[in-house]
Amino acid sequence: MQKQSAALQPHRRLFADRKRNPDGKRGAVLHTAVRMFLERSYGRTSMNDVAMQLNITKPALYHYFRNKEEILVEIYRLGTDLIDEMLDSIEADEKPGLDKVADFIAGYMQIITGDFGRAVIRLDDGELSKAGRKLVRGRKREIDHRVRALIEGGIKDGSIASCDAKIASFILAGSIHGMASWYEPTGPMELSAISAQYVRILTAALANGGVPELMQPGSLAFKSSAHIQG
Amino acid sequence: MQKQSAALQPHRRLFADRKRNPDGKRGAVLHTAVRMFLERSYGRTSMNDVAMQLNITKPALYHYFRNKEEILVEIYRLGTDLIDEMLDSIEADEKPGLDKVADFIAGYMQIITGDFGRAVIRLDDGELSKAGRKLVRGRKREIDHRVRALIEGGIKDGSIASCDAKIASFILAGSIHGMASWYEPTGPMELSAISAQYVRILTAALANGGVPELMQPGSLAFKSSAHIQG
DNA sequence: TGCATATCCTACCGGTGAGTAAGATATCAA
DNA sequence: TTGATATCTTACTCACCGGTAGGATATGCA
Repeated sequence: MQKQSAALQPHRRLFADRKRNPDGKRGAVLHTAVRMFLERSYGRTSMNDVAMQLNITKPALYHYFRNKEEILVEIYRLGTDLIDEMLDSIEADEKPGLDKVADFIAGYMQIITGDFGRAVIRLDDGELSKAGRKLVRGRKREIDHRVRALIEGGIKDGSIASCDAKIASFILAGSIHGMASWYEPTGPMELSAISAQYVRILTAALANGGVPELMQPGSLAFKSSAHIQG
Repeated sequence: MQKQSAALQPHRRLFADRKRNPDGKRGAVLHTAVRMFLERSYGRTSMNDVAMQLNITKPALYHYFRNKEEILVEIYRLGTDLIDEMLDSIEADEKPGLDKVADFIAGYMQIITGDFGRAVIRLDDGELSKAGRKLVRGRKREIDHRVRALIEGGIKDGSIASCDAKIASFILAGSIHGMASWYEPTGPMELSAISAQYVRILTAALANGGVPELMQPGSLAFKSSAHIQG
């Protein structure tokens, strides 16, 4: 019944004996948990599920983590660290804003196709306690601000067309986040190919020059469906 | 403690007496439930919560719905109906593909800022049974295909630059879906203003003419962080 | 070799949530 | 007025989940 992901086997084997290896085993729990959280969601994955996947019992988990939330927070921490590092490296570069944005798109997609990066996007931080939520949302907000700053830099140096940087960053992040839901490493399309398309289309959206006139949304009068949209 | 949304009051009042009104009351349950599901998630909203919000008891809910899932499926159905209607109307139009896409962006944003439209995007269909999931995902997939066809039409008629329509539709949908998470009707920005920005930036992304050369993602060698991305 | 401690288990608690049993009462059409 | 039925309640079942009590056993350093 239980799907046995091949990638999870090595972590399972780590718990085969009682060799002392606190850090390694803690990491194995994290890797296993993030996979299961992504597949079944945090809420629908019980501590028992995680333990069984690792061939141990639930109380053994509590030897490595104080509670379930600590696992989730740690996952968020690792994921946001990856994004932070990438942004550090991009910000340190000396190039036009639009090129930095292009680098960001490619780098962000790379991170988000990994387990911990994807977790930052996909897992529901509403499951966290008030404290945990505050921490995680703070880190997310910081990332968002840095992306926005990237775009603002591009507008200043003229490589990006004048626009609302907040909106532009939402469009940028939103379209990439979407990919975290449908992308599968085993799928037919190479990540690099997808990435190239994203970079091309999204930089076209922001690039200065060739910006069309403000388009009219058209005169479509959508049926109100008032009985629903109350 | 419990936040008492003003918009939920009328539904509460519907249950003040025992006047016979099966359809109206059923609708009131749906409106209340979708609001609560959006705020706290489906999984963290109990049938008791919904009942209390309506000033009735849990078993009374089972007079209107067979189980919790039926409520969620019904919400999805209403939401996808709205999107389907909009697509019907756009497809019936006679205009270039790019203009249809512009109409779609504006119309989709309008729908998605409403409760049932937002529910289609935000609620986790992983909470559904296999049957329910199949139904809901089928409708979502159909919508996705129609959006893709819109873009393909634009490529054929020359208004949209040649690109992978699948990728383009993901970018389109993804960026708009993102808005469903952060947009608030009471926020500082008018929906029409946000919508205009989205239309402008996203049509620029797709429009034929002024398409820049294929951009290089840059030579950024992202630190592997292999200990995490295992 | 001994001892601190890392590792892991069985058995349990308190709480919660979906859903039901069984029946009381109100409404409204005939 | 009356009876079918819509409406709604109290009291309950059953399963699961996060977390703990308390102890057993293995490991590896001194």
